[in-house]
Amino acid sequence: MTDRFAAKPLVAAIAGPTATGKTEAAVAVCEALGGEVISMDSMQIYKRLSIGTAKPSALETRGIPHHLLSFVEPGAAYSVADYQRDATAAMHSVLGKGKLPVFAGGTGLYLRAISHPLAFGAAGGGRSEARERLEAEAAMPGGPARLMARLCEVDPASAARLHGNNTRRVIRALEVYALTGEPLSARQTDWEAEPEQDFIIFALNWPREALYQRINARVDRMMQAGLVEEVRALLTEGVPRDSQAMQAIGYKEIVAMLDGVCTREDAVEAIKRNSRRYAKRQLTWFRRDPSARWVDLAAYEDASAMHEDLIARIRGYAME
RNA sequence: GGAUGGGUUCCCGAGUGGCCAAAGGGAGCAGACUGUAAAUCUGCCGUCGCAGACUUCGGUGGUUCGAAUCCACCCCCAUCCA
Repeated sequence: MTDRFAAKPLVAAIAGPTATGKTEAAVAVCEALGGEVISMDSMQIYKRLSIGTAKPSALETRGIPHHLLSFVEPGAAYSVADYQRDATAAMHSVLGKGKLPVFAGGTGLYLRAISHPLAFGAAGGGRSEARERLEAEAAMPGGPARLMARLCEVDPASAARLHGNNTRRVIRALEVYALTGEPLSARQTDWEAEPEQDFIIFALNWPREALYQRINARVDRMMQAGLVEEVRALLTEGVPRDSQAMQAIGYKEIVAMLDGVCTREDAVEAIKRNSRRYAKRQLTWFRRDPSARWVDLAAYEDASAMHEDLIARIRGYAME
């Protein structure tokens, strides 16, 4: 029994790479412990992006309330800071009902934004005029190098951390400076901040080969379920090709196919490959979090055995 | 049986006497990540390693100071002729 935790409300998070079974596990945990799911997924936030994002269906949610799913228009922008605000509100609402918030999803930065209270400053998200200007500049020959040179003067700390080729980040750093008159690095000091809740974080994982097989199989299922039609409908309703939602894996590749840039077969292969790479990046992200409790799914008889174990571990943790 | 074009590192594919462990791409592995994060970016990628060394380019033998690259024979593949 530690006093340090006694005063803090318990919050669970089920993370891990794509296609591991997080959604199912979260529902099972909620059913057993009286919880509600808060999605931690940067693409399931969008309305009408269902098949390609593997958004849980009404059947799969089994009556458990799910927050932060399908509430943003596909053409709209959404940022980590938005997520932090919305997720924090959802978490407090669930806690207010005396229930257990169960975060579920694979977006590492989103988890970080709530499990460590990153303080996003006043430099607004979305498209600023400053950003437009910087992007135009980056598109010119030698532009990226010039932007980097300017960042060196204005914010040497950020310049040192950023690779010159990572133009998007260089632009963001310059944008923050332009908007606030303060270097981005000055506010990036809260990476290790302590949350007001007590988080128990699980990272689900399969052996690499099994993971890749699951990913490949899931992509095939998405195609059968009508992913192409879903994407076509989004384009028809006027969702811009360069919107955030259309950058999602499974969408950008189908758009290319519909534009005649590649064949259907090529598109499917690209979706599988990009999903595999994405899963690797997710693994890298969660490996860096020392508080993550890894769950090797190959070690269990079946999914429900794993669910029982998660439930038991959360119960045990709450008892400490 | 004859003619021609080919067999290159996990895959595709460049290379045609030294600057080649061998372009480029793919796949894979590892990492970064603070308001686009399913995004963006970086490194590795024959073996051992610090330098450097060692083994590779269908097989065997040759020419040469030196060959993946030239010659001979053999094996396999593709297309065409019979």
